[in-house]
Amino acid sequence: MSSVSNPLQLSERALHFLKVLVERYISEGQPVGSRALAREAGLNLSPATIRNVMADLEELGLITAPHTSAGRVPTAMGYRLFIDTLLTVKPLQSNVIRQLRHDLDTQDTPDELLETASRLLSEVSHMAGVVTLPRQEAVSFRHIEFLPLSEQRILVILVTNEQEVHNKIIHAPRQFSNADLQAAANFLNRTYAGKDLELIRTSLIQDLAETRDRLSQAIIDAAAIAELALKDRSSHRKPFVLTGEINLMDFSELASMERLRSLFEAFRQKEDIVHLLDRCIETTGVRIFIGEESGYRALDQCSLVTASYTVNDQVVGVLGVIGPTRMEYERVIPLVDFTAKLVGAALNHKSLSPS
Amino acid sequence: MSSVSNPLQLSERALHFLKVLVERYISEGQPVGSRALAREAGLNLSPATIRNVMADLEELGLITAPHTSAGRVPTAMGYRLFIDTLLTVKPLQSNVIRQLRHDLDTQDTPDELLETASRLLSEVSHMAGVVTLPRQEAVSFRHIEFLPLSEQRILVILVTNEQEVHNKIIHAPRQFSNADLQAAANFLNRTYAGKDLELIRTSLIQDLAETRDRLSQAIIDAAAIAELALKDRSSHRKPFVLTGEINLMDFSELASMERLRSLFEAFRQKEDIVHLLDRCIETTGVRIFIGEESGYRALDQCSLVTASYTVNDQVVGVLGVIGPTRMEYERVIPLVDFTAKLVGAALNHKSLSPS
DNA sequence: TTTAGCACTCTAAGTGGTCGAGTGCCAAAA
DNA sequence: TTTTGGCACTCGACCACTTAGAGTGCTAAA
Repeated sequence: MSSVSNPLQLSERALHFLKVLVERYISEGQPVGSRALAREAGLNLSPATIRNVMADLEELGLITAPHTSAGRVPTAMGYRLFIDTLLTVKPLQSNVIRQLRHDLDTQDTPDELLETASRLLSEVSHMAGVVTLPRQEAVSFRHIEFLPLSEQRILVILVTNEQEVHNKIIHAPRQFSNADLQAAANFLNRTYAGKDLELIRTSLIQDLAETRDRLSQAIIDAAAIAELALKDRSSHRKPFVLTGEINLMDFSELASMERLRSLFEAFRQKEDIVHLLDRCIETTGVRIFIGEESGYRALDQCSLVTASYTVNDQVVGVLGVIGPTRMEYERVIPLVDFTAKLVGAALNHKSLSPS
Repeated sequence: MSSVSNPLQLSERALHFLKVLVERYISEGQPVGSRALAREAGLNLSPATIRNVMADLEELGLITAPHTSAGRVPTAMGYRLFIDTLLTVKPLQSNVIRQLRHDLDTQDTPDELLETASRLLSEVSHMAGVVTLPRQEAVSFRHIEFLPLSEQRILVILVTNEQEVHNKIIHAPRQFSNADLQAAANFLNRTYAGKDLELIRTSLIQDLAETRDRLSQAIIDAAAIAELALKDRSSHRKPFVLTGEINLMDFSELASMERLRSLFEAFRQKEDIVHLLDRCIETTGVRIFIGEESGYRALDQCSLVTASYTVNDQVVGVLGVIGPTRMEYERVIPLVDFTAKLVGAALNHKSLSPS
């Protein structure tokens, strides 16, 4: 994928140094100099030798020096190579595993589950956790209810996928009586229970067009109202759950107000984040955007570690952690990976034994 | 209320200086020195004279000097006196009035209304807007619906106050058939429509206790389920809507990470903010907490300007603006005041003509 | 290929000096 | 009695300068 991820041009030794340098930088947060690296790297080499190697690494764009006489810092490319080929992940601590299992297994509704997942991601990582709500191509109709409000306004309560409740207010073209509405709801509930919502919409339109005069007024009414009720659902749907943004204020690399402001602004607008998360949904497994790789200015100094989660082996959503580029990938990656598996499992469990 | 709000010990002139000083400090953000004040104050007095007066004001704790040779800055007490007795409010700009009117009049549901109000407050003030949801002693029952989920879990959909939809999942003590649930819902809807929710609860319990054996099984079931469904509502209710927190990052007086962190943490925890807002609900009209007056550390450098809003002349909620102590009170106060009136009117409108 | 040495660069931190804004106080003026 | 001018003083902001230390690249020798 990335152009340097094949280590052909680099000696084993150079890669080893890169690995040690990145690890050291991640843990200390200070540019790493040749002396420190010589000490750390184990091999008995003098700083001078290290300097030569570091010059090579710099030439390839894997590391960079903030200024002439500071040590080196990994670039996004450096992190990329590190993550793709050098990283040794650390297994999750057993108490973390236990907490994740426990907290994710005791949630009643999918919404609560995802909320909890986000919270856990941010608490364990001390960064920000993000979870997209599962997208669902097929939304099944379960139940509908119409309650008249003032004049021609009608409160619609729609239950989909067994247990998801949506409600909205529609403006009907004419006044309907209580009985009309009741009849319409009954008709819809009887006729369409369990069917796919999109199918219902299209067949409603069709039925209405084709057989208008052969149908009873009640059914025509039902169809008309339902059409209004079912159109542009989900436009109000929260696109993702984000938790622990405040944790990001603790990282010195994000400590400038300007930077932080634009980051939080991006969180609020949601749009860019959604786009980014959408790009992850195609990938199975863990996917990472490092710094500028995301393409969004606000995330320049941030990395995003995501994993998609599945229901019935179908990818339906993405979750992950947002933090500074300098994060402990070796801990965050397994955390995100494992959480995604648990969330998938929990959702599966619910959708497989609904009755 | 505050111990110095009677200006007895202070000459007219000293008060005038205080006023000019506060105004100047609010607009410039810099400590105000004697020369600047002499120029600004109109009266033809030399800086030396001003210095004497300022020394008095400082002695009373109304202003303070950040360091030996800076100008003076108002203290919380100084702001208090300024606001209570010296402030000349500026009327809202007509385009702002128009925008508030328009945006608040075109909201369908109370939730949207309050969301919009919060957004408007923050946008107009360039600070943070906050709105508490209306508390309602009397919640009227409108409609209930039970949908069976897996095993003994039941999805309850409850409509109150004409159009507010709540849903939750309850765990029933035993399995109920679809017909059981339908019957229970029908019974409740028929019997209790329009009644007060708390009354329903108590009468349910009573009925159940007193006349258990004379009632049909269906009704007992209905009561049992309803009891589960109605208990601890509102525990999940969002306590307030907060918008535009990010605006607060632009103020230099809040620019330290530590400060900002604790402020945002308070916003997230909500608890302290709720307490503070609760204290405002008793007051009719505008109420202001300046800096440390709130008693919460996180709000030390902040002021909160609130007004309660009413439905049927009953105070039901509070809204306001949170910003740095150094804010343009003369603009914020009328903004908050007017918004509260509009929100009250809009809610009134809805609750008076619901049918 | 590795290393020691060296000249060089850059930052961080500290020093000292100047400037300007502002103060408090006092004695003279009003 | 109030107001004012004058004066010595304080403090922060700014600038120039220095120093110490870390780290570099390059070269020549091992």
